Amino acid sequence: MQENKEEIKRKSQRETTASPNHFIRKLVSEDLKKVAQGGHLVTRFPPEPNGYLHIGHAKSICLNFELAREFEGRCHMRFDDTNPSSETAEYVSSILEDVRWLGYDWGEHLYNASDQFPPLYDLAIKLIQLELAYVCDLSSEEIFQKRGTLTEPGENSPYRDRSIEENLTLFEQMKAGAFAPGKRVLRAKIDMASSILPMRDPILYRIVDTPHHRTGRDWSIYPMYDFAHCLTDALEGVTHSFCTLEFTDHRPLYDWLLEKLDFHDPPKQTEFARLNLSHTVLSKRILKQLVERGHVSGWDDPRMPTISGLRRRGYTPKSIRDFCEGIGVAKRDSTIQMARLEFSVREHLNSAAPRAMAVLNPLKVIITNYPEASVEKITAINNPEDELQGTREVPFTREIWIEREDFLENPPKKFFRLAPGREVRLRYAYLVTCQNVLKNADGEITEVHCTYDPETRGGNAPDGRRVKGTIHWVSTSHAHDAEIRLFDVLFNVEDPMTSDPNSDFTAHLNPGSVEILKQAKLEPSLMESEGEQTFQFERMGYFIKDRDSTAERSVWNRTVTLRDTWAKTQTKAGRKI
RNA sequence: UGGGGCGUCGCCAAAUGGUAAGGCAGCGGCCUUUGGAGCCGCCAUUUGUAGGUUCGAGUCCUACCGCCCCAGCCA
Repeated sequence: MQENKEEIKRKSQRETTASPNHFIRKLVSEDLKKVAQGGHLVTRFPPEPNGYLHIGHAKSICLNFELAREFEGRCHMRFDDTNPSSETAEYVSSILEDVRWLGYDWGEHLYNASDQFPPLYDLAIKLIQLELAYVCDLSSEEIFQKRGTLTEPGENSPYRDRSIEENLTLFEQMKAGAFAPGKRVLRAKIDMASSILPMRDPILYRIVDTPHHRTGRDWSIYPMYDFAHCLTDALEGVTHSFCTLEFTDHRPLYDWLLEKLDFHDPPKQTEFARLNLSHTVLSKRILKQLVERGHVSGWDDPRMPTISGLRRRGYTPKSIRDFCEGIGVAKRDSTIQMARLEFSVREHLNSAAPRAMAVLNPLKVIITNYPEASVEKITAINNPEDELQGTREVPFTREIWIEREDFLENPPKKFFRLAPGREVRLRYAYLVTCQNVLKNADGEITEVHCTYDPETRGGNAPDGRRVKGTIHWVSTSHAHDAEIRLFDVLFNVEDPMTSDPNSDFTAHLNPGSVEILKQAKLEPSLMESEGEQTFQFERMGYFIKDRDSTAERSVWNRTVTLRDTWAKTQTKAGRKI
């Protein structure tokens, strides 16, 4: 009974931590209360299809979809595809796949800003008729010059007071493709002296002659973000429009357009701080450069902070969702440490990942008193954290591979793995004692000879003697060769973009971000692995089979290491084994 | 030096004006057939600074300091 209470207390505490009542959740909750009846929440995730999604987008995806689920509303998936010159159908499909993989379903609510081009055009005409928009013939340089500066007001365009009729005709001609790109734009007539730059007669439509991935050549004019975003939000019936801090200055324009175009119950924009992660970069532009310049193998390189990269790395959707929920939502600029992301994936994988034994850097061990032809089936637990995952049989023989770092001829204090004369436990199998070491001409250890205690099958000594060290192993005659890729941070500084303003960010690229081991030995059960299953290789970390695997040879990516207090101790002692 | 946003522990992040939650990291210890996991304990006399109001201030007022964003026909 007492135990139960404590357990309940612990659980509720955990839940409280996992669901912080951040300011957006509170705001939604309050807003929904205000609307007398039927107040419901409609959010949206509105990416531009001009790159792959990264962990920063995941924060927004989780925010919008989780809030919708929590308040029994809905979340729209919408492509902000108003700029055909940088958008492609390939990006569209990668984005849909990533959002789906993260575990979210937009149901029927898949939209495109481009679907709204006709009504958007009509709304622009309405604005012209309201004398709140005009066609401007100034060149982009002239517009720039007349915009003023941060401290000085701008000046009115000489085309600002054209008649409604002239504006209508010109705008129609723009749409008809009568002018070259850059020749004319449609502008809102607001205030060239506004201290809010986006309010200085912002451009609403521009001429673009690149074909659009969805509408082809149907249009020669395209709406700008500021015009399209608020209106598509309103047209879709979105109630809450969450975006990052840099759009704060655009909110007056967002509200202005909605008000002038007479939308009732307009959507409300609220800004929150975007995610920054240490030791990497979360900018589509920079990520694209890493891909194009060949610093990584692609958008889904396991070192990339992209959703597809994390997926290939072995991260689970749940671990990413938990991460996003756990870091909170606020307005202050912040950078989450990579260790926090790693914590999330370890936490999930610890309970979910099946265990297996794999030797990354093999060293041969011969158990001299073990019968040569014998093959024993050793029972191993698949996941000590989850009984339901059951057990499996692992073949044990006279010759096995152990981890090279698990044997030391001259062990330091507190090293309780194998060493001359020392006894260790072979995980789930037997206690063995090192009797002898063989070396090659260079003095490298090539073979370790041990004897085993036949009375210790399973790993326990009948006489009750205690053995501190347990190491993992793989039978040499049953082992499968594999290539293993170990990853480290892509950049060796916390913030690659500002650590050294004088150098290119590529100067901070970590030359050791990937290490390839080609001699790894895997226990046979791993060969049956199919699909995206991340395993824990006991004592070594979490690993997932990469798509580069072939029928003959598998390739595995290390997702993350296990917490390693021994390594930490060694580092502190300034020693390396 | 125009406007906007923001300053609470190394990193995140809570706190109707009522006496600074929690997580990550770190550090000690227990336990352990993964040096994993788990468990226990420690880790902000103080909220950018300086004043003020108040019985009482992270919360209110004033001034100052610092960081971020805005001058794309990008989003």
